Amino acid sequence: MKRVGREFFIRDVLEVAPGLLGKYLVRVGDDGNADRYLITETEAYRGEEDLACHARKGKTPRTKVMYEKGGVLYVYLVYGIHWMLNIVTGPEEQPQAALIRCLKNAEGPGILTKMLEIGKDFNGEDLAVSRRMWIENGVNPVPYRAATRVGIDYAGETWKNKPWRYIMTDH
DNA sequence: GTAACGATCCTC
DNA sequence: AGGATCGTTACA
Repeated sequence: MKRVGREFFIRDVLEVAPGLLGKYLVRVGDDGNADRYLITETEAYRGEEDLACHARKGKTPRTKVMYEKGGVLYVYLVYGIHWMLNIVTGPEEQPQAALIRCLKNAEGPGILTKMLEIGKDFNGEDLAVSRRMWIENGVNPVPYRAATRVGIDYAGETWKNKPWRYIMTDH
């Protein structure tokens, strides 16, 4: 029951994304109750050179939060319907983020943000200091397998085949 | 100004 | 297998 601090998120996304597995995402609702959810699946998006990453076209009003220091949330809308929850990683000016794809008892990245009532207003939220959301240590390290990322066919052979999707194997 | 495009999910 | 649905981006 201890909040994960800044130093955890400042590292490379390829260490942070798998490192999030087995940790807990804590959400404090408007009623003050804290709910804890086990993180079971993540994906890594790494820098402007990664053609699957939103920052591939440089800094824009939408992606500028990815350039902040690790620990900040990047929340955006896909397909005009679903909000995606990402945690920015790495040092400042290095656009990386870990997508939270699945929590235990949730069924997908769009569903979990609806369940946790996460929307645009969480964009830019800092997990190192926020009072309504943070990460807590759980059972680490945890067994997992790597797979290719989802929904990024446009990224080209090199990048769409990267095994940057991390899935907990025993839950 | 206008048009095209999704890091998804649900219903045929 | 395909449609929903709208903010962001690119281009004129």
